[in-house]
Amino acid sequence: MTGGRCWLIKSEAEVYSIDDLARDASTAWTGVRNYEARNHMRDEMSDGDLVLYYHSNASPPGVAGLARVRGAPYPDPTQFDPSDPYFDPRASTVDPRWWLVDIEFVEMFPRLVTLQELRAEPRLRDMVLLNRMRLSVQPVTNEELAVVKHLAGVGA
DNA sequence: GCCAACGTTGGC
DNA sequence: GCCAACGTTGGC
Repeated sequence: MTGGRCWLIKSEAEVYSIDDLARDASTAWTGVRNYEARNHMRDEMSDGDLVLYYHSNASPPGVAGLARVRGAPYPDPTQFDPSDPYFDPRASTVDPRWWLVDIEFVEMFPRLVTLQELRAEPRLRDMVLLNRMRLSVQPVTNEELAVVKHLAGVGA
């Protein structure tokens, strides 16, 4: 059975798109350096939680498909690697600062659900995506997930 | 490429 | 602990 909560994660399509995730089957969601996003991953995500996969900085931006949290949160290894762009000298293995989860590919939507469509849908008016900028890991309600899937033409 | 929004840093 | 400067996100 799947976990209880739903999420949305943003990825720049040119950096790591849902096609990349489909190819890799799953990936460690490294490089998140925002405390609120980290807290969601570290404290609230559970194995099996469904995740909307959003392409930011794309033309047009929108939700491209569905993914899933796999396993439990663990420290982001890139924070400990001095040669990595996400290296954080303030972090230590005994006191990790940044946490992540593994994200597993579920499905590509038959069509992109654009930001414009999301904005136009009254049932999505409270979606975090539409009310908060710059949060790359954010909660989504079960109803919002269902509405987005419906817009994508995916059966519930 | 522009630039508004806004999270983070660091001086005080 | 305030807040100005700075850097980044992300739509357009």
